[in-house]
Amino acid sequence: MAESGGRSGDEAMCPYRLVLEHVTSRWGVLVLIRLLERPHRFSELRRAIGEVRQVSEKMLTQTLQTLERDGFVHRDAQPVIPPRVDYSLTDLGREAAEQVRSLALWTERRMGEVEQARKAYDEARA
Amino acid sequence: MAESGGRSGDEAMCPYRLVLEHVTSRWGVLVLIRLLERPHRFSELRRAIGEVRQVSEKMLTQTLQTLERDGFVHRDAQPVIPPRVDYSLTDLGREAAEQVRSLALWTERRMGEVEQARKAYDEARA
DNA sequence: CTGCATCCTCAGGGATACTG
DNA sequence: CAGTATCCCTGAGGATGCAG
Repeated sequence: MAESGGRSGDEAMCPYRLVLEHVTSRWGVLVLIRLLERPHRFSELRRAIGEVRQVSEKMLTQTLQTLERDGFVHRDAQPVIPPRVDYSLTDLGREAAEQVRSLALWTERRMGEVEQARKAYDEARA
Repeated sequence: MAESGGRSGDEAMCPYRLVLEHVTSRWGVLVLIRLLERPHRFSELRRAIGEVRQVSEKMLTQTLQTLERDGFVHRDAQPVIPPRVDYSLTDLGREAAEQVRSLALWTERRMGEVEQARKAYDEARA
């Protein structure tokens, strides 16, 4: 969201818009798409996302917590040493993730048209 | 997008993710949904969005410019005084907007489950 | 390994004033 | 009315260090 998982300054708007911002946030999108594929451990998820765009440990934690709190992500912490935590999608999360992924795929498919539009736009002012 | 229409610091990632962030950005979402309904003039759009969450003139301009450059929004500036500018969706923009709206509506429908999940989450640590 | 806490930077974005 | 230009501040988010 304009924000990722932050919970600040969120009081002055309709509640569902907040959830939407969590889901469509920079890191939220990537997390949901990755988890749609299969469950991931924390650092596994971090590496997987890193292929696209590096995410800090802090932001990943924050994003996962927000998505967990909203009921999209299930967190399974095993009490072993060293710690092992697996993240997966809930049914609700899967529904959200599928829509997000479909939007992402659509965008990818349409990149040609977007780049063409940009070229036209940029040339029209030179 | 964590960002709205800004074009800064955008170089270090795959291009389609940028477009996705434009579309799912705080103001991008609201603009697209409003324009899906019908074309709007600038300040008309600003008022319409203001019902949900106040947007500054600057951010609305920036968002519209980004969406226009990406080929989602069509800008029709009439050379009259006082100026009159109408914004509408292109075919590409309509496709994007429909997906965004459907995600927004889904979120709205699921708010009950989200709030329930939050309650459970919050209670589990008190 | 998985987190939480702290500090710090920088850019997203609001407020204001000015132009055509 | 529809922008453009400036200034300024908050907070998203990275870096680092520590704990379980």
